[in-house]
Amino acid sequence: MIEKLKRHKELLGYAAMMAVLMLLLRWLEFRFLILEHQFEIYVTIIAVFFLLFGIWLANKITNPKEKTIIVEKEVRININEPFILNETELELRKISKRELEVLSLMAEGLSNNEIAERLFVSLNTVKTHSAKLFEKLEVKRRTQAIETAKKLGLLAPTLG
Amino acid sequence: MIEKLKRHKELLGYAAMMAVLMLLLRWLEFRFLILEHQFEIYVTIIAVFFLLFGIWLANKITNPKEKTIIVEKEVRININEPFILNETELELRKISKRELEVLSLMAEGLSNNEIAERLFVSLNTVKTHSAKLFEKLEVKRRTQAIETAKKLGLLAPTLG
DNA sequence: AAACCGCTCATCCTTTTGGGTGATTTTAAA
DNA sequence: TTTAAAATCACCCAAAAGGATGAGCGGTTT
Repeated sequence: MIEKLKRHKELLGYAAMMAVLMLLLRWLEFRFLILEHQFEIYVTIIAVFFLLFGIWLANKITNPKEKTIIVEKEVRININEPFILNETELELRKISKRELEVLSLMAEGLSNNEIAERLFVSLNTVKTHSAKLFEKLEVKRRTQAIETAKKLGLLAPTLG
Repeated sequence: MIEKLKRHKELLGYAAMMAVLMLLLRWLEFRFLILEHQFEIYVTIIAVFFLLFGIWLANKITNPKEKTIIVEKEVRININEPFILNETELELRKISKRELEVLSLMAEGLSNNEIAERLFVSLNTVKTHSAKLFEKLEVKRRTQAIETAKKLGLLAPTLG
């Protein structure tokens, strides 16, 4: 709202400026046709005017750049409540279903080989998935991945 | 980097444009001094040029407008009773303090080497401890050890 | 003193895990 | 339809983890 008014104000300002300019030019044309530096002045005015107009136009056109600020909000949760998967975090880190599947089997303590057998894929595939997971979770080892994942709410906590 | 190149490209473009304009104007001045619409053309060219220049200038000058998006990130907090170590299980499995120490560092995702540094012992020592732990917990891998330990109440559960 | 235990460390060897890269295929979205 | 992302697999190499075994040291218990 205020933004719009400001822009309108600017616009009106420029319009008024233009009107004044026109009058000024007419006046120059008919009154002092043979003024010594008339041409230079005229050109300068035009230049300055369009320069300002260009600046204004650019400001109008430019799309504002977005900056995201993540604010952590504490939420108290009872242990006994069922685990709720944090899908926001999943999307944020672009973790696929398959990767999450591997992650969860990892957390159960399975080796890559066992995971491969469980999912009917090759060992190499499991490795690829785990490598991507480590990148996305910003960790170096599977144990860290499990820790981090639980903290982020991607895996259910292990309760005795 | 790409941004900078783009800007440079633009800059060079404008420079070239200006040079062409100068030549054009000279040409107009000396060759067709009495051309019918010379003045209007000249002014138009000046106007267009400064309009573009203004746009370019504005883009250069304007500090990027930041639009802040606040994303609330839920952080799970456990208000339940603090973790109670299951000492019975500890005694039953004859797990020593040192072993438990290693186990807990393991659960934090540390490598054997990092654990060794943390405890001021050699890598081999850590390996020995972990090997004994695996025996006592009846597991094969550290990930399983962590899982089992949490289930037995030897380690605090990881809560988001 | 002998036996035992926890802690320490070593060596040798194998398996597992992880990093990097590249390729193909399937699937989903624009 | 073109593009983009996911999922699949391979190969190579390096680092970490694990298994097996032996051994020394400082305590406590008997």
